Amino acid sequence: MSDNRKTNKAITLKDIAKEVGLSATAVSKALNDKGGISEKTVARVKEAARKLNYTPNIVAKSLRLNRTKTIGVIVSDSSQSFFAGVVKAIEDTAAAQGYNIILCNTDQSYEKEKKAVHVLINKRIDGLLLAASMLMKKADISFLNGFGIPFVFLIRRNESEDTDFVINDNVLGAYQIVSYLIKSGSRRIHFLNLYEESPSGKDRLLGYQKALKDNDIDFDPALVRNIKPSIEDGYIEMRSLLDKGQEITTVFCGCDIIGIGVMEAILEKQLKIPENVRVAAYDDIDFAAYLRVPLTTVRQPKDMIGCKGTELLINKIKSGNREPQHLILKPELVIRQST
Amino acid sequence: MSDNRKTNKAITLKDIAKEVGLSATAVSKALNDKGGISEKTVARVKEAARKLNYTPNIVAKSLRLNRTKTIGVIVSDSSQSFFAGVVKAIEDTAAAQGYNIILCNTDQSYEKEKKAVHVLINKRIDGLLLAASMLMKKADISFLNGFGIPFVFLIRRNESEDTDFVINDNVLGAYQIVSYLIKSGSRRIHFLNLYEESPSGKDRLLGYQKALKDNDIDFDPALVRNIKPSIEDGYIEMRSLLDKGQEITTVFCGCDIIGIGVMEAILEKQLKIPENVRVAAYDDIDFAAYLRVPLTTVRQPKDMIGCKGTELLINKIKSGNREPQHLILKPELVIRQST
DNA sequence: ATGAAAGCGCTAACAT
DNA sequence: ATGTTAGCGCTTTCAT
Repeated sequence: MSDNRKTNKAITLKDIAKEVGLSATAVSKALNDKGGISEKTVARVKEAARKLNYTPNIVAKSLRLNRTKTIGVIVSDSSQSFFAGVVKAIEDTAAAQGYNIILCNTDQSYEKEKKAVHVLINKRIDGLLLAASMLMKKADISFLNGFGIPFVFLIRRNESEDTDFVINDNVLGAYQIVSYLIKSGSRRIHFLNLYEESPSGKDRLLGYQKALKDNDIDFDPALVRNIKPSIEDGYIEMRSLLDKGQEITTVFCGCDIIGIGVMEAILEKQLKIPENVRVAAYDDIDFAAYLRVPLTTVRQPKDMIGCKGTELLINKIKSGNREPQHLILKPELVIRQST
Repeated sequence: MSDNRKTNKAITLKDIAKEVGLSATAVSKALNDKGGISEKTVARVKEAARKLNYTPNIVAKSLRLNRTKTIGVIVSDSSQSFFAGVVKAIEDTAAAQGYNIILCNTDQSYEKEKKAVHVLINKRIDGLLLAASMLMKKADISFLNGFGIPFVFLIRRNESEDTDFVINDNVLGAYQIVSYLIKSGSRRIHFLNLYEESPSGKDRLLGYQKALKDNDIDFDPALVRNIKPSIEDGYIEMRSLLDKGQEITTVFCGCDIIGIGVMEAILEKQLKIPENVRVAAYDDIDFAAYLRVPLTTVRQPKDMIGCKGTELLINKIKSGNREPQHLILKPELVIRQST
């Protein structure tokens, strides 16, 4: 074992150069197949590198080349089933192209998200993926543009049209599931939507309204509520609706998580799903099929969102192309027992 | 807007130095509060940095200081509910201490995991967290030790005692839940355990056996199966057991995911849980309370595992201390309707 | 085909 | 209190 191994100091180009009696430059060229080095020498160099257990210092390389082969991923909460799936798809796609990801959680905090952007910029990421970002206003886009690296929004589209994003077609998804509910007998459909500012929520409302209209049902704003996407808020809202003694036959939830809370509240009242109340939702999280009552929902293609978003970003990194692109993926209606 | 902004070239210490008429060294000292610079100058420098929108180049800093403030996180599948929770806790804890995480998935592939280690080492991570790693043999530990950075195993303990790990007490957890099952009336308890090589599975088997023994029940190896931790494998195994017409009254599953498949198989046969078959499991994933039948299980403190593991690692990074530490956290029995 | 020199941006050691 | 020099490990130019 060489001295370097013993002292745990990493092997450098210089060490290899000394070993084979060449310059560091030549070794670099040989190792990276840059040409201008005889085949025999290249072989010798590579053999020496292997023998010495050389690990290139990517930090030095990054400094020199001004790129890190690292992309930043900002997400509100990577532990949530849906986001976790998107992140996995991102990591898989990035790894396949030789990129690593630095993951940052924001817990839905605008301030935390801006701080995360700064940290990632300081680490000189080559590009940035923002999943369900809070940076949605024009000023936020300027903020992001100021750093001169490409960025792509995922899941949640942005106000300004001149940014890249990959989302599912929320209007279509809501339209599909509400149309299905109507065709299968529901006419009075409560809608526990995402909170009001959510672009996805807005789009889902459009789809809901369009489906009503196409079926000659008047839109009743009293049936729509905006709540936070949590089990607890779904539960509380549904309980309060039931306690009011209103006639409730069908509930469309802004997301599966809300749907879980809604179902809990319904079952707690000894009501049956779907016999007394039909429940539908949005997202198709991993466990949707194994819940108290298997949940009818709209599947967002989370793998596709992560994969396509990453490919789009890496493309922009490599090409320098700044033309904004919008990918709007098709959702899929998944009918299960809750309706 | 300065030329630098226009051309999108990042501001450097030199730029600030020029702006305030000092050397780059002085600026560095001022910005990092290293002392030896007058208060007035420090203020001037910081003001200039703010004005120029300076973002320190962490890559250069890393190269110079030989540390990246980045830790590598290797996990088999970050999209799985349980791991996603651990990763979230890791990220939170790391961020609070000024560290970022690079996340790598291995999909349970030994080769992929080794490759991930190499990639992370090349990126000069300061330390490594391995969740449910496949690198468990002595040779694997030598491999990891060869890189000279601290590493901590999470969830799954390692064969060699001279490595750091943070796990839950699998013997105790299994003992608790099996004891509970016995005390509440079960005597013949099927055990669909994790696959045979799993150290966690081995420990859970020990706990299972100890509980039987303490209650004067003979251990029957025929009741134990080792299967893969997937919904499908749980379903298939349970169906095959039921099809054999054996008398099955209680099933303890190696993890909640298996439990989901098991419950599906039982319900499909028109059997009732827990009236006909009682089902218990291990992990307490996020949705355990909202499954077809709310699941009795053992809660692994996933937040604690992520948090404590990260703290331990960062401690070792900072202190250089190489004494191996073992954290064995207490699990918690969670009784729900499935038993 | 190979090497010397320069420099990416930063900071530590050593002047002054 | 501030500046000069050197160097982290790498690659790119420009020589030879």
